[in-house]
Amino acid sequence: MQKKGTTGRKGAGRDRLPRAGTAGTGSRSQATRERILDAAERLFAQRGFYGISVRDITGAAEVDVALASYHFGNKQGLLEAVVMRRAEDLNTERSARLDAVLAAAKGRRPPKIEDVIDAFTHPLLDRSSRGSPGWKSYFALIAEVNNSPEFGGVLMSRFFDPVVEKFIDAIRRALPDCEESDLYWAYHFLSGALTLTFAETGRIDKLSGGACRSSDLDSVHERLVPYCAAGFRALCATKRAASRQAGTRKARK
Amino acid sequence: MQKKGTTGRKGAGRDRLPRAGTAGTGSRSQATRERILDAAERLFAQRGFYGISVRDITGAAEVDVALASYHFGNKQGLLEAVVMRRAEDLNTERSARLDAVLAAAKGRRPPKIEDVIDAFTHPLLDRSSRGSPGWKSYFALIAEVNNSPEFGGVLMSRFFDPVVEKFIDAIRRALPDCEESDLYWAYHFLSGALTLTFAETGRIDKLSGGACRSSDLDSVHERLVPYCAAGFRALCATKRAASRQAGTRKARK
DNA sequence: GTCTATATGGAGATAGAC
DNA sequence: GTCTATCTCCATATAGAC
Repeated sequence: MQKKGTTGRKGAGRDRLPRAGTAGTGSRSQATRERILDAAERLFAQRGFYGISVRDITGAAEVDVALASYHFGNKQGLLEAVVMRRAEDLNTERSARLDAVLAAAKGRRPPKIEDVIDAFTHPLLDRSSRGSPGWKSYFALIAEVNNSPEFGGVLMSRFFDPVVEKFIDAIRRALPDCEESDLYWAYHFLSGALTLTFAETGRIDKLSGGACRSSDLDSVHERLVPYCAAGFRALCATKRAASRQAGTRKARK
Repeated sequence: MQKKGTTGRKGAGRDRLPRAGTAGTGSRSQATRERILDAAERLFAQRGFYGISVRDITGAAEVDVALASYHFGNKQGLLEAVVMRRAEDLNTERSARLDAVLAAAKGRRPPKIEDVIDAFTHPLLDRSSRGSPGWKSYFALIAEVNNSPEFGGVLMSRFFDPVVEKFIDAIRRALPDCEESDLYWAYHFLSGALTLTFAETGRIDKLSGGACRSSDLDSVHERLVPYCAAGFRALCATKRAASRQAGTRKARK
């Protein structure tokens, strides 16, 4: 896809001799890893896991093909490393924000749903709008992974579900009477809306004739939060009423 | 991926001599096309466009490799044919249901948002739950296409946007004061939730510890409609109030 | 840690016989 | 319309030199 550059990286690395120790300890090695991860993130996001070869990635990263196997084992290991890298950062901030929301509402009253949702989604907004450009690729990739029958059920769960559980638990406190299945389905709808939105596929731009721009994430986030908050409330309110009726009916039988 | 069967199809076709005329006229030819489309739908849904070879597809369809090129030109032409085939059926029913909802509310009053959303989503529910099994593959594939930066903006628009415009127009009548950008964003959130849900990736099953089953589409549809209806109302109500304030402020300047 | 070289297999597409 | 045979190129992965 791209010829190796003649930027003298080979020479530039010569000041650093290989030392004894485990793989991936040296700073040169770390830099190589990051270059491969950056390229993989961008290219996987564009055409998916199977649409990109390891050679495409190492070519774009301007490192040798064999280094992908050396650092990540195989192609799937590379994908997982790409997903994991930023998931950790994301989970850390999501978790901290959820704690803050719960702490602010401490004991006295349930947290506001909008605040809980914001704690979960704002870290994405910050990073996509104002973080390094790799984040945009990352979110496009996550949307594909989330919607993939092959990877959706496994990779997403592995890297995101612990904090998702924490999020759902916070919603549970905000809507104490909500049924479990309603909570989870409402989360699922949020997940679909969120990943598609941050993927910025450009479809909405075309459909709306320019009234909406995928890239204007601040104004879409302003809408996503109340949309989903209202959805959560509607589901739980409806269900609560319905289940009370059902309970009454059942008791009578 | 699979060996060619020895089912005697070659002999069975011999009663039908090739006639003069355009390609794909004969019933044998039609059957071959359908077999290829069925296999492509199923396999593309499983591993995406690049994860499956034309040979995988024709092997599963038990037809010769070269027939894919003959009938569909190339691999991308095959993908487009897969998407188009069921899109037409879907669009027809969506359109008819939207007409019915609008007719029922004729002139006197705006249609109910829930009814409009149901007109748009119920055809998916019917087909996935009670249609031929190919529909489940189809919806999984659509979810991947919708979330793909490469195909999302083009294929989805091409095959679905005309009826989506009609849907949005019906919502516009239900919420006459809603701003255009709110309408389109709200649709986009619905689209993300809808495609992920009907993709049945299994993630929610694992996350919810069995409380939700991806495959139980009737009960998820019961929730999707009120969730999205509430989201539409919340967006438009909020925005209407905000824009009135803004208008006042602006007028004062 | 990095690179060269290569093993082994599969990819998409088409020309031309039937 | 269908099938055989083949062209040309690229895939992942690894062994072993440096």
